[in-house]
Amino acid sequence: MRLSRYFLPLLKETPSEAQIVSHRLMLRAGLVRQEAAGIYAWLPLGHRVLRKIEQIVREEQNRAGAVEILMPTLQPADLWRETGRYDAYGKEMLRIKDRHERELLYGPTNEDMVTEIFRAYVRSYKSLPLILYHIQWKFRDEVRPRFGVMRGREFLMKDAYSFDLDAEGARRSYNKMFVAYLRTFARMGLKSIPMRAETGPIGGDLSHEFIILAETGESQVYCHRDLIDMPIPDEGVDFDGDLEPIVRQRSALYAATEDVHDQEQFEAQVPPDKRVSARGIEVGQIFYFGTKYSQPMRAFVAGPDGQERPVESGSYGVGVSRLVGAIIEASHDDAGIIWPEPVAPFDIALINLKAGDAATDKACEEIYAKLTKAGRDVLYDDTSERPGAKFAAMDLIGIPYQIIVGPRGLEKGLVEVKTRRTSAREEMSVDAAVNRFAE
RNA sequence: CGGAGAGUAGCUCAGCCUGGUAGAGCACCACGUUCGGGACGUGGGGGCCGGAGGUUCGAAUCCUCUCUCUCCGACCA
Repeated sequence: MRLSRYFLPLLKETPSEAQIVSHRLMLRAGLVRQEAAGIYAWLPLGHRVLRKIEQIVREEQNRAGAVEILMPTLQPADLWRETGRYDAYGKEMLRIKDRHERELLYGPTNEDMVTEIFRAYVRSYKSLPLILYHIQWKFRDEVRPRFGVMRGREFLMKDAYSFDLDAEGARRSYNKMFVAYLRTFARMGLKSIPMRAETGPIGGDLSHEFIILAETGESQVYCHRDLIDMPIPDEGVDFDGDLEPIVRQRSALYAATEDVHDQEQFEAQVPPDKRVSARGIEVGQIFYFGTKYSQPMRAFVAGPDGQERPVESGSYGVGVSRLVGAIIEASHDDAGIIWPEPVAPFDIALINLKAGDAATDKACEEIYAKLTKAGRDVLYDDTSERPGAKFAAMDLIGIPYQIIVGPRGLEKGLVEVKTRRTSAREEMSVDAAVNRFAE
C-alpha cells in the first residue's frame, strides 16, 4: 500500500477524551474514531489489526474443532422470554421495536439463539460433541463506557457454545476451549493467565477468565508467578485427546480475580516470592453452565439408551475488539505502538526519505515491488513529508520493521533496516534487505 | 444510577467573571527557502461559539430548559 493513496489520519495531539495509553494511541495512530459513547468506527489501520486478530481467533477455534456460523445481531424478544432472560437482563440490553411493533433486541450474547438453532436440528448423542461459534458484533448498553475499545458498548466478540451429552463430555469441550484460548492469546504475543472467576449473569458453576497483566487493567488479580511463563501447547496438540493434564497443570496453581480471591488461601498456597498481585485485562472467559438453557428451552438429545435428556452446554467468549486495546496496553513505548508481528497491520514500513529523488524512488520501487510480490504487506511511505515527520509517524503506528531508504545511504549502496521493538538498526544493501524479508 | 466537569475551526485550547458581533498554536491550501528524527517565512481558506427559549438596543459571554461527551464511584466480554 502506498501511503499517498491510503487513508491514515494521524493526530499529532492527543484528543482530550482519551485517558489510557491504548486509547490515546489508537486515536493518534488513526485506528478508530469515536462516533458515540462506547461506539467506534474502525479506520483502515485499525480494521486491518481487527481482522488479523479475528483470523487468529478463527484459526484456533477451527483447530479445536469448533464450527463457525454467523448469527444475526438482532434477535426476537420471544426467544429470550423462553429462558426468562428478557426480563432478567436489565437495561444493558438494547431493546428495539420494528415497524410492526414486534419486540427485538440487539444481542448482548447468543446462548438463547444458538440453543434454539441446536434444538431445531440435533436429536441424537451421535451428533455430539458439537461446538458452534461465531464472530459477531454485540451491544451492551453499559452505564459507563470507557477506555476506548476496551470497554465499548458495541464490541466484536467471538462466542462459542458447546453441546454434549453429559457433564464429562462438557468438561472435555471446556478443556478444548481452555487450550484453544492459551494458544490464541499466545499467538498474538500476549501472556494470558487463566484464573478462576465468578460466573456472572450467564450462570453456571465452572468458569475461568483469561487475563493479561497490565497496569491499566480493570480488575485486581492474584496469581502464582509460575503461571506467567508457563509453556503454551504447540499446534500439534491433539484436541481429541486428553487435555486434562494441560488444564490441571494451570488449575493447580493459585490464580483468581478479585471477585473470588481468598487472601488466606493465596498466602497458604503460594510462597511469598511467587505471589503476584497485579492489575489485569480480561480478554476471554469460559463457562460451563450445564442445562441452564437447554432445560427451559427443551433442547433435548437422546442418549445411547434412547432416553432424552437436556444437552450439557458451556459458552466461551473472546473480546476481539477489546484485544486491539489490550495488545497496545501490553506493547508500546513513548513513541507509539509496537505491534507483535502476527497482528501488525503491515509487515514492513518502507520509508522513502527523499521522494522525488530519482535514485531513491527507484530503489524504493524495487524493494516495494519485490516484497509485495513475495507476499509481504508493505506500507510504502512515498510522500514528500520531512524525514523527521515520517519517522515519528511510522514509530507511532508501530509496524514491526522499517526499511529506510535515502540518498545518503544509497551513495554507498546501503539502506537501513530498523526493528521497531528494539530500535536496532542495521545497514545493508538493497538486495540484502529484500532477501531478509522475502521469506 | 449517584457525584464532578466539559461542549468555541479538523485537533489542543484562549475569550465568558466585567455583554459590543470570534482568536492562538498545530493541521489544511498557494508561493518561496528548506529537507537523514515532528523546519521556517509570506499570503490564504475554514467557525449559525452543541441546541431551544428568555433577558437586552445588542448574547460565545447573563438566565432557564435540553442534548452530547468526559472523569470518579456502583455495574460489566
